[in-house]
Parts: sequence; C-alpha cells; structure tokens
Amino acid sequence: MKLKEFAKQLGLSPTTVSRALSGYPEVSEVTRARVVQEAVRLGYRPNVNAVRLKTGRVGAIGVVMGRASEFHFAEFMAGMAERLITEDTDILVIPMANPEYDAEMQLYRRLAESQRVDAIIVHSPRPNDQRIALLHELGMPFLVHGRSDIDVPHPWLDIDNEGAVRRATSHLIDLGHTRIAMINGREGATYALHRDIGYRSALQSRGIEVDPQLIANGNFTDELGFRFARSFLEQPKRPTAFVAGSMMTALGIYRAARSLGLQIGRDVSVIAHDDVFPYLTADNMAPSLSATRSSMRAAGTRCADLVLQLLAGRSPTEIHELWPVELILRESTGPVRMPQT
Amino acid sequence: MKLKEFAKQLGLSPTTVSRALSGYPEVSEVTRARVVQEAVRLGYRPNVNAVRLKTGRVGAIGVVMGRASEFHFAEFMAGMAERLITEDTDILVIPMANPEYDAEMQLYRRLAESQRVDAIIVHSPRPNDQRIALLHELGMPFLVHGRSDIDVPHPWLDIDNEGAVRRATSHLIDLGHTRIAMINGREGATYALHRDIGYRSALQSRGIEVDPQLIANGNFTDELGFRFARSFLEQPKRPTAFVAGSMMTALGIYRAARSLGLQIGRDVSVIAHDDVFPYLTADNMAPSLSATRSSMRAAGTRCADLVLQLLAGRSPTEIHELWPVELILRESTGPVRMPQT
DNA sequence: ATATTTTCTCAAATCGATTTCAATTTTGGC
DNA sequence: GCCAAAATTGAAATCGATTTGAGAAAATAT
Repeated sequence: MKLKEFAKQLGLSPTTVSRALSGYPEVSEVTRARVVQEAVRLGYRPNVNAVRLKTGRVGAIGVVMGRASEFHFAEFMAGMAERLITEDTDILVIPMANPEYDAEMQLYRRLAESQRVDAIIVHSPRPNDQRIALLHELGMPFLVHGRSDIDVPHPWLDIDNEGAVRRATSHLIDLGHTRIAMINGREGATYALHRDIGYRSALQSRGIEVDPQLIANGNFTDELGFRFARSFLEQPKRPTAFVAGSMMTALGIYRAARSLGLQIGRDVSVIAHDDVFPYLTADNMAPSLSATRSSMRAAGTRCADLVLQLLAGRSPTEIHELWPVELILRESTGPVRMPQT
Repeated sequence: MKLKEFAKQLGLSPTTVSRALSGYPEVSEVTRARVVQEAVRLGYRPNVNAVRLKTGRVGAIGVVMGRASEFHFAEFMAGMAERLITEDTDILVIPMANPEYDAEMQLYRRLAESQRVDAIIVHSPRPNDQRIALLHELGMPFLVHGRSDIDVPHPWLDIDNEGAVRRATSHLIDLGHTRIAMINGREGATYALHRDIGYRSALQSRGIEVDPQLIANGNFTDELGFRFARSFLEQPKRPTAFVAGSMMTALGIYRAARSLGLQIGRDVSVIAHDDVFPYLTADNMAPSLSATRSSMRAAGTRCADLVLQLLAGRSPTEIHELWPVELILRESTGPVRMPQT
C-alpha cells in the first residue's frame, strides 16, 4: 500500500495524508483523525527508505562491537533497546574484525561516511582516542560511553571509576588491609586508568606503598581472575584483599582462594565491580560479594536517550554525565587476619 | 558528493558511473577502472537510502532482542559478526519491549513490512510458532535458530538438544544415579521441550520412573539454579545428580550443594549445557564441569552464512542443519554414593 | 565501401515518500 | 451580505540513486 494509493482511497491528496500522519498543524483534527484511523485499518505505513531518503535521517544508531566483554556489550544494548523501543530508531551493530588501531580508525571512518547511521556510540575510549577526533572532524554525531582526555570536545557519559575504586580500596584499608591486590581491566582504556588512579591514590593517601607485584591487567574473564589471584596468593607475602574489575574476575578469585584453602571474607577479602547482570548477582555469590555497583543497562538506556537529544539538536558540548557508583558491603569483606607466613 | 556531480566531473553520465560501480558488464574495463579509482579519490559513495529505496535491498539482517538470556544473544551476534564482516551486510537489533504474544507478532509484522531488513533470524522458536507462519506468509526471508514443528516449511539450524540431554542423562544412569534432577529452560520453547524429551526417554529406556518433583523450568540464571537445586536437595529423597540447561544454572547448583555441605562430583553429580563463553569456561570451574557442549558463536557464524545463501537464492526448504552436541566429562560427575537418609 | 554486430553511453522514468508554494474553502468582523 | 483573514487542501518539485530502452561509436563481416 503506497501513499498515493492510500490517499486516493481516502479521497485526499498525498500531501494532506502525509501531513496528517506526521502531525503537521495545517490539517484539521477531523481529517487527521480519519486519516490515522484509516491508516490503521488499511494497514498503510510509510516506506522507511523513502522517508529516510527524503528527510536525510537514517533512523539508526551505530555501535561497534569489539571482541572483548560481550557480556557488558549485551547488557548495554539491552538498555539502549529499552529506550529506543518507543522511537523509530534501530541499533546497528558493526562488527570489528581487526582490533588493530589503523583498521579500527578505518572502520569508524567508513561507518561515519556511509550514512548508514545517524549517530555513533564510542565504547571503551582511550585517554587520547583518535576515534573521537575523527568523528568530530567528520561532523558525525557521537556519544562516548566513558571518557577521554583528548582535547576535542565530546559528549560523554561515564561512571566514577576513580572514586569507586578509591572508596573500595579505602574501605579495605579501614579494615586493616595493607597488601591489597588490584586486578584491573586491559591497559589502554581510560576506565582502567581511572581505576588505577583511584587505587593508587587511596593507598598513597594512607601512606601505603604501591607494590607493582600486586597489580594485574587483563580481560574480564573467570580464567584470568583465577590465574592472577592464584599467582598473587602464592607469593610469600600474599595479599589479604583484592579489588577486581568484574564479576567474572571475582568468580576466578573465589576459585583461586578456595583452591588454596583460603576462606573468602575471612582469609581474603574481595571487592569487585558489579555491572549488574540479571543472570549473575553479587548478592547470590557464596559468600555474597561486596561490590562497587553501577548498572550497565541503565547506562545503555541513558546513552540512547542522550543520543536522541543530540540528534534533536542539543549541543554536544554540554553533555557530560558522571555517574556515582555505589559501594555495597556484603560478606566477602572483613577485617584483616594476618596470614601465618 | 552526489552521483550527478561526480559523473559530471568524470565527463560521464550517471548511468555509466552507476553501472561501473555496481559491476555491470556493459561498461568497458578501462572506464570502470577509472571510475572506481576516481570514486575513491574524490570520496564518492552512493547514498545508502537512495539505493535502498530504488533497489529494495537493505543490506541488513534483523534479529529481535528479547529480554532473557542476553549472554547467549551476545555470543550469537558475535558469531554472526564474524561472518558478516567481509560482506556489506549489517546486523540490525530490534528491541522487543513487550514479551506478550500479540505484541510480539505485531513487532515481527512491522519489521517484515518495514523493509528495514533483508532477512530475519528467529530465536527460541516454540513448537507451534506463529512468527514462522507469519514470515512465511509475508514472503520475508528468514532463518530459524532452533526448530518448530509448525507445518510451514522453514529453514533452520538447531543443535541436537534431545540427543545431548539423553546422552547426559544416560551417562549419569550408567554411573548408578537414579534420582536425577533436571533444571531446564523456560517452558514453551522447542529446545526446552526437546531437552525434556531427551531426559524422559533416557530414564524410561532404563526403567526409571520420572519424578515430576525433580523437574524445574526457568530462566538461565545463577539465582534460579541455586533456588531449584537447594529445594531439590532439601527433599527427603534428594537427587544425586543434576542435568542443567546452562553454565549459569550450574554455578547456582554448585553454590547450593556447597551451602549444604555436599561435594560436587562426589555427593552430587552435575552435567550442564555449555554454550562456550570466552569469559566463563566449564574447564575452569571448581571442580571442573562435565558438560554437553555446542558453540553459540559458531551457530551465529553459520546462521549468518545460511542467511546470505538464502538471500543469494538458495531454496529455504532445503536448509535444515542439526548439529551434534559433544558430551565432555570432567570432575563434576562421579559414581553415585547413596545419601545417608 | 557498406552492412551487421558488438560495445559503450545516455536521457528519462522510477522507487515512495516530504514539502514548497499556490489555490481554494471557511470563518469572522462589520 | 461582503471582504479580509485564517484554515485547509493539492499540484508539482525534490531527495539520490538504478535501470529501461534506445542511440552513437567502434569493430567485424561481406
């Protein structure tokens, strides 16, 4: 059913029908009501591609899917979806084959120039992220999930990683811990850097020296959590507490501790960052996991919202949201008990 | 840069330029080479929306994102992405707000009619799934990930859920278990049904009566795994073994067993289905988890491939792939030891 | 040298909407 | 009852490509 045909059936011109459906004021309410009603009855829907060609809008937001942390990605997208469901806007997932820097830049360039998306969401930015410079230069609307200190203005939404980790670490210090290990995300991303800063500053402000032997970086997997924790715990002067970047890492740490006969919450304290997954909750771990918490899904929803605002004309330079992170104490943290080394 | 303008710069007609770029045979190789080269140099790219309007081809495959099992979804998409990276085809994620049946059908109808995607992948089909009938009726190309026994021909790719669970259950019986609990996925989906059939047939073929008290259905979360396992294990005649639908469920079962002082692999055996996640592996669980294994990511890759074939003209009726499932035995299964009830 | 193919190129129609500008009908004031 | 102003409506241009049907140029055959 095309517009022309539909209009003829109603005895109106295409112009009037189009206006009625798009909510323009020039058409009387009586006519509009009739058009809308008939559109439903006869099943007329404007052809998306024609609308897009004419209006120049694509109706899609692009997100590039990297290789790492799919589980974060899925939650974020689910959040976006929640917001976009009411709009006529889709999510376009662009796979990234090659994590090399040049290839990545090329991908963003192609994406921006292809006119397949109205805006792009940039994930896991680096401190000096050229993707941001590129998108800015190309004039492609974008939103950064995370932050960068590149000197190009960019709209962003981030959580307070530094503050979160500082509080977590401080709390462990309050409990008497001094040998606190840090299992962070992969080096390079701003969030990992911020967490590192939070960790160091907490230690330093309490006069505790930072021991590079207790810091590790890597993907958020159970496997790496286990390996790092295990190697730390086998050191002669083993850590009595852990700060970890994800739930998966925490699972690995639990396993490592258990494998060495150490009890979580008594022999070893753990605080991890919880991105709030419906299928794995900190409260349900055994013992329940103390965590810094911030909902990845909520971030997705809000990012989608901000992108829509951006497209509606809101100035990019004024969009900066820093979300606080909760610290929730559960059973996995307790006062230090010196290992009998 | 528009076609007209670009053509003028080259001293050619839009027709010739369009043909040169789309690879039509009517244009000489010399001309084509020049056009292609200049397109790159001057940065000309056809407007996607104009192409889509004119050709009716979109260059995107749609997947509807439900609410449950995001982690499966992400892996599947990552797999699709791996295949599509070389094609000029995107993945369009369509959020589903309302899991109610009518709303869901409406969504698929709109999607099919909106011409925003060239094909659709249908997930978690039900035995008599009207989405399939609808898409078939509308003539929209689609592929089902899973199966349905609806009497409408549909191309599908599925894993052998029934066989996998039958083997898992049989193996437990071989080890002497007779009280074997089953924690399945949500009722309604074909795969859950198939697994149920596999479970029952294994028991029945060995003369063991099916106890409805030992069967549970629900989402694949750690939480539900724990709750079901816990309630089963607290029964007077507790099960000595579990068959579970996912790794998350298995985590919950492990926790439940541990909380009751039962040792996995000795007091309680567990076999779960492993969809192969990079961030959580069966081998790394403690004790390592015996599992029926099938890669969700590989399924995504293959589904993308099949959809491309479908769009290239392959007959839908001949696409039926049933993948075998491996059974990998590790430490979480062992011979039965009777509880001292 | 002419006729016939083959190769290449182009003008114009088309996809299905939106929107400008002008025409028509209604309404309101006196 | 007439005229100006306001409210509606519609014809035609436009978005940026693809593709049909036909014409010109080059290559080959007679």
